[in-house]
Formats: sequence, structure tokens, C-alpha cells
Amino acid sequence: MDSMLHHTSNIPNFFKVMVGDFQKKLSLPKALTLCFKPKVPKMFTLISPTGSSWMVSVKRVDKDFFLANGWKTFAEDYALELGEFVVFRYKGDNAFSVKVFGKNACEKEVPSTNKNIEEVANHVTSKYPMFTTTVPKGDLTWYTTLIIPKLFAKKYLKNNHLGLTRDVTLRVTTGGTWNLRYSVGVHRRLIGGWKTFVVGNNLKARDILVFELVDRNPIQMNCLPTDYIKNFNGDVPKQFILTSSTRRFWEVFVKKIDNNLFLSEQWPIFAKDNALEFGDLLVFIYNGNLEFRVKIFGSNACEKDVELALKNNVESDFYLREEKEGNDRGIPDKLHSPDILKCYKRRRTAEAAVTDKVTSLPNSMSIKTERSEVMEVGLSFNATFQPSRKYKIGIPNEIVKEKGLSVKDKMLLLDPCGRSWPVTIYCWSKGRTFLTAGWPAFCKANRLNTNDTCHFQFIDGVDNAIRVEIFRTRTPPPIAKQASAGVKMSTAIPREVIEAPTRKRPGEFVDDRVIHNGKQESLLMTDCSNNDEQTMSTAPNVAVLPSAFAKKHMKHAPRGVILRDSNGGTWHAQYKIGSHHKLNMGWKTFVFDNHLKECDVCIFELVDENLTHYELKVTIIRH
DNA sequence: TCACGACGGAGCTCCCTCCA
DNA sequence: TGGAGGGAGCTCCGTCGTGA
Repeated sequence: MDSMLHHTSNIPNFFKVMVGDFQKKLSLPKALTLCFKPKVPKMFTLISPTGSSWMVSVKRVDKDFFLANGWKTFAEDYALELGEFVVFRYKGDNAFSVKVFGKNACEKEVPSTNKNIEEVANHVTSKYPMFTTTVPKGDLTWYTTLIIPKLFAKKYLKNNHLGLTRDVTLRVTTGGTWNLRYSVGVHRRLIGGWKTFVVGNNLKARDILVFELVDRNPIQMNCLPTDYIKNFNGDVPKQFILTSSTRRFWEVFVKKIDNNLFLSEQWPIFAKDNALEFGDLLVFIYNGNLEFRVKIFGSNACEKDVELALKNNVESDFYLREEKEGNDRGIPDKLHSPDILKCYKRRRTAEAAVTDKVTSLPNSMSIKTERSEVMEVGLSFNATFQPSRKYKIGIPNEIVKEKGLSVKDKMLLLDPCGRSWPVTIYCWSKGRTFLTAGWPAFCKANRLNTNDTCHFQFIDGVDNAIRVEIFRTRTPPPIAKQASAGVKMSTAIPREVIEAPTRKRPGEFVDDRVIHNGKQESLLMTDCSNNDEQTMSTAPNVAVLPSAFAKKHMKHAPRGVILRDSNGGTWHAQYKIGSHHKLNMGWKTFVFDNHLKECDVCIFELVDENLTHYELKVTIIRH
């Protein structure tokens, strides 16, 4: 353990100039590898300033170490060129933050912007019919027409007979109006000035465009260009409107504290008027026009009766007004790229005040969503991912019947990062039901691998949404004898309680400050009041927890346990209380997959709990 | 230069077969 | 009987060629 802590504090920052075959591999400085003695990690995580991350394996050739698998992807994503250099700064947990500098010595544009924008664009919703397209890569000189998706055209642009042409007014949300023609041939296209539009808006290859069909006769469309989506991603307005299910609204202001954004000032009034309580769940749905519709779910997972709540609280006359018809509130029509923000709050300390002064917003609108930790108790089913299920995945018939899926055609999947993915429900004539269109994107974005298990959980009180928990299976490397053998370990518990890192990740929205008053629940598996070192004995199949810790922090059993390693891998185990407090049913897999050996040390941090499971972050310090 | 058609590949739907 | 595997064929879209 000492060596690990030593590493964390003494790993040197370094930079590498891109020379030689840098696109395939990158040698690591000897001074760096010496710091990791006796064992250089097999995997590093590279994290860009925007939070994008790459897993890169470390390969040893003779006495030298290289970044190998995964580095190529990083190099391609960053479009690294000869002579550019990369600065690596160690962040702990085998992760480096990286900054890339071009040959002009200036920091290089952050990569994967398009990927991020695409994700945002994919989740844009609107009251108007809409479609998304990408400017093709390569030579744009031939890009004189825009093909409109056939299904969209069929559904929303009637009179699609061959040879038809109609005028189209295309309004760009960042300014400018363009007159084009809609032509129906083999393809449905925008012609008659599309190239002028491309040039006039300085469109580049792989730019993402979102189109809203505002009117059909004559055809009027809005276009949300890449820059606009990007701006919305980073430029959050100073004021939002929150509306409740009772059609009342509150104007709340956005405040920046450090690098986080908060709803402030009028937020306490909203909280008070809606009788927010510890344990409530808030879902923010962006309606456009700077307005969020807020759904409030109580700790019983049902939508809260706000009218009832209002009776018990003093309403604010100043900020609470009846909503006017016609949506005429003088709010500038600034945002057209709506997005759904889901704010899942976490049960923390009972004394946390929900009427705290602020509530956190997604960081720079990057929609930072905490892992969906709603306390749902709805129906669920499991499915194991296989390559053959890349395009469809079956839903058990009893689930289909119970949830009435046969009459639905769309659902939302909520991934572990809190992102939502629209998927199509397809029912075959033979009575089988699958998730189809949208599922491939979900798989790709969540990097599902063969044998990864998806736990689909229907959320009570939220229609058309399924939360998906992913339990990853690692392909075990060739089995080393000592790794596969039963091991006995002792787990030394550090004397101090270290606060767990906030688990914010790209695409996550942490709202714990509102409900939990900024406190971190994460504890090392030790009793805070007891400075004595504790040990935890384990067998291959069972891990016995220190009873003092378990009695204080893990009182409820039986309950599922999610073990999460520093790389984000998860394992499922079962927590039981008998003669001891112990983990089994899955602990063995964890031991096996992580090649735990005798005298290896595991630090357990209780980072979360809810009605169904505890979540333990496990840091492994190898002997 | 622009409008439109052709082509090929990727993705999706549907169905058959196997197996528990 | 229902779930899973896998393949055939269709659809859609990106790309490029051609002619006005």
C-alpha cells in the first residue's frame, strides 16, 4: 500500500514529442516506469481536458515500456502529427490527464468534439418533427444537395410524388435565412442553394446538423448547426424557468461556483413550494425556451402530489405565478436544442437540507448525470450481450405482457451514465419482442462486449423508460496459477478516512449537493471512530467484512453489492449477515478476474447504497 | 455548377432452425 | 413453448458519375 501511495504522490509529469512510429506506440520515460516499481501497471487511462478518456495498455519490450493498444485510437482521435507533443500529468489510479500541443505550441483543439456533439444531437428533442444529419467527410464540392431521410420525408412532408418540388425556407438558429427547394426523386433532397448554404455557414466535414420542421406548407425548417449545439454545450443561460406538473413556474438563476453550475437564488423557493424532501427524485425535461419541466418523484418512486405539497407549505407569490397561456413570458427564444436532463438524486445523510441554497447543474451543460440511482422497484430482466445481438435484443414475453410493450413502439434506455437512448420496440408476428433501432447505438456508446450482462429495470412512475445497469465481464487472460488459486488475504485499513472522489464523469449530472448538503458518504471500510488498523479475512468464495464497519454502515441484508474497480469494471456480489458480515456469490469472480493474490490489499469504499444494493469501490494494492 | 440517377455497402427486418 | 443463433433479403443512405 505504501508503494501505491508513494506512486500517487511522486509520479512525475512528463511530455513526449511525436516522432518515429508514434501513431502505433509511444515509449514511456524510464524515470516514470521506475516510479512504478516493482510493477508497472498494465493499463493506463488517458483523460482529455473535456473528460474524454482512453484506456491504453502498457506493453513491455525488453527493458522499455510502451503505450500500445488504445494509443492508436488516442492518436487518431487527436489527429496527432509529427512534431506535436503531449503532456501527461498523473492523477492517480493509473490515470493521466493529457494535453496535446500542436506545432504552433498552442494547445490543440480538444478531440472527439463531434462524438460529443453527436451524442448531444442524438438526444435533442423538440416539439417539431426533426432529423439529424452529418456533413460528409472528404471533398465538399459535390455536396450540392442534402438528402432528407426517407422515413422523415414520408411521414412529415406529404405529397411525395415524383417530380415534385417545393420552396423551403431554412432558418439557422444562429442567424440567417436561406431559400431552397425540396425535390422528390429517388431521394428526397434539399436543392437549389444547398451548397451556398454550406459555404455561407462555413460547414465542415462531419459537422452535425439538426433540422426541425417548423411548418409544412410552405415548408419552413430550423437548422441547429454544430457550433450552436457546441455553444449550448458550454454556454448555459443565466436563467431558467422550472415548471411543475401543476402548470406553475419558477424563474431560477444559474450561478457558477468553481467549475460547477448551480441553480441558485430562487431554487430554495422552488424546493420549498414543492415540499422537496430528502429522498425525492427530480427529472428535468427541457422544453425549449429556457424552460425545464420538473417531475418530482417521492421516495416511494411515485410522482409526488405537488398540489398536496403546496397546501403544506407557504408559497412564494413573487416567484410563483400562474402560467400564462401562449407561453408569453418574454423569455428570449435562445435555445432550440432541447435536451433531457435527468437529475437522479441519491440518498445520503438524513440531515441534508433539500432547500439548500443551490442545486448543481450539469457541468457546462455537458449534462453530467449521476449514475441513475433512483430507487426503483419495477420489473426487470437480464440479457447477456453477444455479437449476434448487436442489432436486436429480446424482451421476455412476460415482461412484454406485464408492461404492455406490444402496443408501444418506442422506449428510452437510461444507461449507467444517465444518458437516454431512444430505442424501437419491434414485435414479431410470432409473438417475440425485441429492442431494435437505437439498440446498436446504445451498445456502441456503452462499449458492450461479449458476455457483458445488461440488467434492464423498469422505473416505476416513469413511463417508457428502462434503466440499464451493465455488468461487464472481462476476458480473463491466460490463467496464472497463483491467480486462479484460492487465496487468503488480509486487508489493511488505512487510519484515516479518505473522501472518495466525486464520481462525476463526462455525461454525468451530479445533484448530490442539493439533497445531500455536499457531504460525501464514501468511507473506507473502517470505523471512523476507530483508528486501529482492521483486517478483513477472505476466502476464495467469501469475504468477511469488519463487523464494526458493517454494523455501522451496512446494516441491511441480504442485499446486492456492486463492486467497482478503479477502471470502472463492475462485479455483482451478495451481502449477507450470519455469524459474520460477508460477501459471497460473485466475490470469487472478483478475486479471479482481478488476479488477487495472497497479501494483496483491497481498500473498500462504500460509495453508495439504496434499497436494492450497496456499491463498494475497491482499490487494489498489490503486494 | 447543379440536379438527378445509379450503385454498393451497411443496417434492419423477418424467418427458419436449434435447443433447453 | 419460448429463447437464442444465424442467415437471407430488403431498405436506406452515402458516394460518385453523368448530363443539362
